[in-house]
Amino acid sequence: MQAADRGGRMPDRVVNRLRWYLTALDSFAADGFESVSSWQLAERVGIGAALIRKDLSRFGEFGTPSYGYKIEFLRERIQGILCLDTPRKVAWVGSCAFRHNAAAIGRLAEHNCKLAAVFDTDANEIGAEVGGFRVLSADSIRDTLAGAGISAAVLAVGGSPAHEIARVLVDMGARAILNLSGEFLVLPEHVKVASVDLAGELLELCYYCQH
Amino acid sequence: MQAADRGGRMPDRVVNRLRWYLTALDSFAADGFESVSSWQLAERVGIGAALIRKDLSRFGEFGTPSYGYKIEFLRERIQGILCLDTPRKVAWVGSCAFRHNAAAIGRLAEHNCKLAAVFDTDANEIGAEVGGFRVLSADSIRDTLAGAGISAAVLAVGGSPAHEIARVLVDMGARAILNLSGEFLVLPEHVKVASVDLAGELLELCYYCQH
DNA sequence: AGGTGTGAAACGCTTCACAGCG
DNA sequence: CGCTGTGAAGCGTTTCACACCT
Repeated sequence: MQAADRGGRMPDRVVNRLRWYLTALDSFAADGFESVSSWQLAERVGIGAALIRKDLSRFGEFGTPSYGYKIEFLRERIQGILCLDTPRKVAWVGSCAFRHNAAAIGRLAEHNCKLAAVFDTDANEIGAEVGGFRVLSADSIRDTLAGAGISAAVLAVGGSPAHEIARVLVDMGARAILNLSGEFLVLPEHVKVASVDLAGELLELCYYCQH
Repeated sequence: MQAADRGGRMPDRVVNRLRWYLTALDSFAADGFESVSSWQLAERVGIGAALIRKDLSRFGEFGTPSYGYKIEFLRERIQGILCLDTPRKVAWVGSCAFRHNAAAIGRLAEHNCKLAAVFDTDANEIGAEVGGFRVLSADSIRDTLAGAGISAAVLAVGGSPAHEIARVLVDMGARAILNLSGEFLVLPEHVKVASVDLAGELLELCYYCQH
C-alpha cells in the first residue's frame, strides 16, 4: 500500500476531479446505492476508470476488490481530503447571483461551508433581505468581516469596483476567490482564483458548433 | 511557415486559451493599444509567452518580429478561428440567469451571437419582459425554435426538467450547450457540453484555503 | 469471476533555446 | 537590438496491462 500523500501538493487536475467524484457520489447515494465500482463512477463523470482508481489510490486503499467502493466511506474520505470536514466561512459579494443560486448555496451548507455575509455595490439592493441575509454595502466589508475569519469569497459584481473589492476580501482573510465578475484579477501569489466568465464560455462553445 | 491547421481538430486546451486571448485583446484595444507583444499578452492572461506564440503559430504567422502582434488583425483572425465571424443563434433557458447576466450577453452580441428566444420552466416568469425578450414557456421550445436554426444554447434551470430540456434543445439543432443546471447531462457524442457548477467550483476552492 | 492497486508505456502539453527576421 | 516562429527537450498526465485480492 502506498502512503497517503498528506502534505505534498496535489496537482490541480486531481483536486478538480475529486470534487466531481464527490458530486457523483452524492448523486449515487441519493439514488439509493451503497457501493460503486470505478467503472460506474467513470461513466457518470465522463472519464476513464483507470484514472479514477489511480486518483483514489494516492490517498490509500479505499476500495475492496470484487466489490468496489463503499459510498459513505469514500464520500467522507474525499470530504476530508478537500478539507470540507471542518466548518468554513464564505463571504458573498453580489446579491443577484446569491438570489439566483439558492440551490448551489444549499449544497455548500451540506459540506460545512457557511455564509458569513452578503454584500452588494448596488444601492437598490442594500438593505434587502435575501435567503435569510440582509444585504450590506460593499463599503462595509472591512468592518463587517473583521474577526469573522472568512476563508473564501464569491465575487459576483461586474465592472471596475470588482478589482478593489477582491483586494479587500484578501485583506480580510480570503485565501480563495470564485470570480464571476468577468474582470481579470491580479492578486497575491498565495490566493487561488477561479474565474467563471459566462460570455467567454459561450464564445468558446461556438467553435465546437462547427467541429 | 507552417500550414494553418484548418480541418484538423484542435486540442481543447488551445480553444480555451484562444478565447482568453480574445478577451485580453478586447481589453487591450479598449485601453487604446494598437499592438501587443506575446509577453504583454502572457502577463494579462497569466501563462507563458512561449505558449502564446506557439498557439498562434498553429494558424500562420500573425506577428511581426521586433514589433509584436497587431491587435485588430489578431482579433479578427481569432474570431475567425473560433467561428465567430458568421452570425449564430443561441437559445436561452432560464430567465433569472438571463436577467442577471446582461453584461455577458452584451459581449456575445459583439461577437455575432444573437439570441433566438428566452424560455423558463417557472410559471411566474413566463410572459415577463427581460432585456427586450418576452419569456416563453419551456414547453414551447419545439414550436418556437422550429426553423430558427439555433446552434447553441444556455441551460440555466435547475432540477430534473433540465435533462429533458437539454434533449429537446439538441433536437432543435443545438450542437453545444452551456450547462448551468448542476445536473450531469448525457447527450449524443456530437454535442459539446460545458458545465459550470457554482457549488462544485467553490468546494474545489476550499482545498486551496489550506494549501 | 469480478474489481482494485500499480508499475511501465504512451501520449500530450509546456518550456527552453535559439535561428531568423524587421 | 527586440521579438517572433519553431524544433527539441522536459515534464506531467492518462492509458494499458496485469498481479493480486475477495
